[in-house]
Amino acid sequence: MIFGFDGGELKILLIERNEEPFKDWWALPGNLVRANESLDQSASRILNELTGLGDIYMEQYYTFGDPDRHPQGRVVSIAYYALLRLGGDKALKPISTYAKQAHWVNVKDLPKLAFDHQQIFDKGLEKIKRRIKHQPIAFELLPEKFTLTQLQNVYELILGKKLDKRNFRKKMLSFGVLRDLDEKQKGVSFRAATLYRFDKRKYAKLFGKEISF
Amino acid sequence: MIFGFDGGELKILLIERNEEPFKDWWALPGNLVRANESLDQSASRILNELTGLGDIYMEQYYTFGDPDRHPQGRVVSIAYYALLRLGGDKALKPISTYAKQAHWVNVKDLPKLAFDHQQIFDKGLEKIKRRIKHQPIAFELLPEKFTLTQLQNVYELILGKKLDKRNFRKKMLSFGVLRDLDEKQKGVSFRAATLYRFDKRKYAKLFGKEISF
DNA sequence: CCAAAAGTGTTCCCTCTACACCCATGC
DNA sequence: GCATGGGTGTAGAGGGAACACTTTTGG
Repeated sequence: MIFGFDGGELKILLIERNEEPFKDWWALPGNLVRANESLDQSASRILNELTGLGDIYMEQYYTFGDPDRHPQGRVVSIAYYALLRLGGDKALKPISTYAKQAHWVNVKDLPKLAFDHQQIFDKGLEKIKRRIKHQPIAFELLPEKFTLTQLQNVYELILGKKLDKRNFRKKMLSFGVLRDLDEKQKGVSFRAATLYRFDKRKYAKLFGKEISF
Repeated sequence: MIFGFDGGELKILLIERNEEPFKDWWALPGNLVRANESLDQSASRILNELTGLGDIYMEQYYTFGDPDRHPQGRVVSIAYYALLRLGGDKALKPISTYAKQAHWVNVKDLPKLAFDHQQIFDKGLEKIKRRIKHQPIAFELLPEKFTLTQLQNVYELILGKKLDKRNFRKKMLSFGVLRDLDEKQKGVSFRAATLYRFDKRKYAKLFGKEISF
């Protein structure tokens, strides 16, 4: 389950199936594990094949294996989610034989999904919601330099609710993991916002303590 | 990974292997998924075969599948944890051919474990720690009627730290999910404690809200 | 009467929440 | 000059943490 954020909307990568069962349906991308790779490696490889990207934040979140989830017999799916920034227009190649095309779809406009993929999506989103409160995964969705409003936007989209601007800023800055870049946004037709960068060093020190973003 | 609480110590069920590889080593119990059962069903069945018990709280927590975790080729293990109360002396039958015997072992005295089972244990315990703070899983380890001290004990053993008695009681009672049974502990050589029961109805109402035990 | 655990309140501090207005910029 | 989002402070309430003594019971 691959999430992308383009600065405005939260999207997920879906493929259109080219094979029975569920031919022409939309589905979450996935593939088989190869003989000599770990599960994490496999997930990274599959992501790379789809997007061309490497070094992306991923996390295994649940394994689905009901005997009747695939009409042709048991398929065990080990689900991962990945978070990445959509820089402008990443071309997505429709790869493998079983997919016609791949598309970024707004998570608010999900079509009907093949198999039990709706359930897999729901469970993943729930896990991400939980995690974003305690770990700095939001930064994985943002470019290196970002504004506080963009950061808040990510939180609001994932949590599915509005947050108070002043409280959000106060809290975020209080963790001391954001570095003010003394630099402003450009090309906007209103007051330019300050750009920040996530400081991994400082976060590492903080780590271990339970924090609540 | 099967946790049991006997009123005093937190224990885990280990088997002594009777087969290579890792013959005579201790290991977490496990078995193969059958053709027509779901993963959850499979976990329940395996638990039942080991302990004779049914209707036990279980939860899938992670899937391990490194190609070299088993010397004879890739084995994918879908790990679950189970929580149950040890009533006195449940006889544990050494079952299946690959185990000589099964024993309840204090989690503080874990022996060296076969394969990557130490890692599987660590990850599971970590998940339980996280979960016990937000969901009432501690009750699964206790008998129906229990004292607040016993409940606190479970929390302390799982979290691995001492808690303040007054604060703990205040908080627990404030959730309103414990019913005072107007009944006292018996057979103790000191002041008898009040017995409580977990009230699932009230918990169900509370559910959905994030709570922090 | 001694040992062992049960039971009980208050204070302080910190964090969360709610809330509204002026500022800078581009067009 | 207007529209758009950027940026800022404070007061009140609630929750978490620290802390010690009296009570009950069995032996």
